[in-house]
Amino acid sequence: MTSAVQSSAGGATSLPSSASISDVASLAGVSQGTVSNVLNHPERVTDVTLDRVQRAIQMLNYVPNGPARSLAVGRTASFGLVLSDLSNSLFVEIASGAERAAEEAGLTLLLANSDGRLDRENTYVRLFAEGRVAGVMLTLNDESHYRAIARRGSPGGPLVLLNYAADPASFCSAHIRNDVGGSMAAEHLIETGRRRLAFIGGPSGLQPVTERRLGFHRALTDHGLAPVVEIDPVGVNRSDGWAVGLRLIDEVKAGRVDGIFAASDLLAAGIAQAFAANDVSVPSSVGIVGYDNNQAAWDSPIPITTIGQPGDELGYRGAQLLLREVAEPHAHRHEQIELEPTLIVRESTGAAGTRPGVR
Amino acid sequence: MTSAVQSSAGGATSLPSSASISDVASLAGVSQGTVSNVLNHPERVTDVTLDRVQRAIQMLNYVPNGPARSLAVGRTASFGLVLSDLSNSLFVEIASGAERAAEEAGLTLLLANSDGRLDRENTYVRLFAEGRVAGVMLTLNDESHYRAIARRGSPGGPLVLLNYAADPASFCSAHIRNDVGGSMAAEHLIETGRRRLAFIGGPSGLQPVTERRLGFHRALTDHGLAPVVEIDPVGVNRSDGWAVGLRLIDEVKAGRVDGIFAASDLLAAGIAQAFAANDVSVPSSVGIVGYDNNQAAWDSPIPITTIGQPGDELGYRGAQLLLREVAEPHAHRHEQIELEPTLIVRESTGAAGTRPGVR
DNA sequence: GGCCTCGTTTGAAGCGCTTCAAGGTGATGG
DNA sequence: CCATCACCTTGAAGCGCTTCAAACGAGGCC
Repeated sequence: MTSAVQSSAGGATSLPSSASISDVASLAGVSQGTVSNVLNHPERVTDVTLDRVQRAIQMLNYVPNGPARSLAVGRTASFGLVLSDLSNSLFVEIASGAERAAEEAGLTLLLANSDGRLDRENTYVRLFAEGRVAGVMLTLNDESHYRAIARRGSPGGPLVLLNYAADPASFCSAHIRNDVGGSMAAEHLIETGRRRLAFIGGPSGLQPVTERRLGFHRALTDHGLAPVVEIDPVGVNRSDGWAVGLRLIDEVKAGRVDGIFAASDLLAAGIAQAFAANDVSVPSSVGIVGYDNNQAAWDSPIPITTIGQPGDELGYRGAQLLLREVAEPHAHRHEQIELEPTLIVRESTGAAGTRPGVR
Repeated sequence: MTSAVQSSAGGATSLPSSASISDVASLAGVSQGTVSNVLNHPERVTDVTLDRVQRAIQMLNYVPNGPARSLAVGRTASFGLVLSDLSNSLFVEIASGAERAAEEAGLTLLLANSDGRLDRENTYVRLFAEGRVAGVMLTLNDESHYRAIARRGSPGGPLVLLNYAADPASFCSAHIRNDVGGSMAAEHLIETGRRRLAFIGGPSGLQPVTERRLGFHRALTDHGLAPVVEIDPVGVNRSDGWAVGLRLIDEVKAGRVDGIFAASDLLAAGIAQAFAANDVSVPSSVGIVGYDNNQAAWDSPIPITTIGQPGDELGYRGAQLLLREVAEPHAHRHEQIELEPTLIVRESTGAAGTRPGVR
């Protein structure tokens, strides 16, 4: 926790750095327009001029003034992505997919973290819009936030909503069908012989959880079943799962519950851990399915069967949507892309041993 | 994988959105200057004028043009942070710490992901610089990249290096003492009775790993010991760990190795998993210490003792460094902040059972 | 040798905003 | 009743860049 202090003199430090294009121009003995051409249309310029100008640029450590350029041009070559939760790997995957799309299109991607807070979602969407980025993508999972955003409308440039099924009258959006994931989980538990199933959800208002529950119910109904237990913990983290697990021990031991679908892997991992600590054996007495294909599901003492979400593809397709809307701003028809999740079977529902290094 | 398509007409969609401050001014029947005052110095404006202007702003869905503003003002109210690896929780923590500092200072934080690639580090540092952000922070862990950046020097505004001990002649930087972490690991293994210790590193060129090795060696030397085995896997992931674990099984069974320090938690978790699958008992036959306090260490079947890094604080202090340099651009003396890691004892070295929900 | 053409360079306009000196207005005090 | 003052508002300059019509030169051709 100490700090060493030293002088800054002499290093490769920032020069005055206030050089403008006209400084470069006069140093190189050409006009501003020519310097601009060197920067943006080098093919229009003689080799010797090019050389002279570039030397001047070096000499002055000239950094073009982006705002001035954007002002003159009227747009920028980047777009923004506002993420709800950087600690959730789904969003990181979304970012990486979006980044791939951006790179392919020759754009750069600016990220911001809203931490799921509406005020910050607004701040950053607005900040990006004011920065005149080509467009903005926003991940969303709360219905009330959606309503707030929808009421406000699009902030200048195009806005694409990710991870939320938005009304195509208002926005392009891309999301992963959570109801399908829910019914996948149910079908899998039923297929592996379970009949007395529990649903562990989360705080209300989270669209994804609502949809997962819906799909789960639907699948059960199709089989003439109904959930035996439903619990909505206050959070969707490991400790919430641990608490839920403790509550379920008796039910499982008494044979009243033999399958559990938890709406997040952390939840599922917590439940599994509570069971392990209390002599409830997984998967023989009870099967567990999580959601998200987080590392947590993988790393759990008993690797947990889970529903994987194609986050990377979500980001990629979402970015494409945005790019298309940017390209054809007029007469654009908003689209709603739906992606499907995948069932990933592991030991918590009775799969043969899985091994690390294989995903 | 279907897409529903609908019209965009009628929703709360983007209006022409090309309204400028003068449109607002003429609609409200005031001058541009007044509109600008409404935006930036509302206290200078009569309530009735304020109201009239705000109404006009609403009506036109006016979004101030950021580039124009930055151009006029000469700076922006945000700064940039280029992260090497969004999937590593350390960097996410750094981001959140930096964000806290930004919020306190009334600035916004723009993120970008370099993915550890030098070209992207350069692209984004330059992009931020051109955007005339107040300053840029860059996480770095490769010496050759540092050399490239140092050669180029600072790109206009201040540049602070994170997670790398930079020469204070050139840059401010903040990092966490990896050598201290390495010796902590060694000391802990020795304290818990181990003497035949192995070091598992990683690809060369990674400054953090180099330093961890250094500290580890130093501590051993202090105790008159030397590492029994040193392995440098090609990567630092779980599968690399699994492979290393397999290689070590015989050594451990033969009693030639009784303590392992792995330079990453993923590595350690892989090793532990390989041991578990092959009847090598942890911690009784061998103790394992990881690094990073990742979720992986926590979630491992046998929770792994690890070295925690104060990533949040690193981001926070780094941002403060940057803010200070922004405030006093002249006669600024670069600082190098050093933070210390923490030993977190878990079962892999013999701690009593730990429980989820408690971190 | 004069004229036309083509490729290069110039110079000024203008992007949308902030700022600030100068102008207006109403209230206050003598 | 007029001078003074405080407070609002105006209008124009200027931030650094791109763009584009116009100027310029250097060949090439008749």
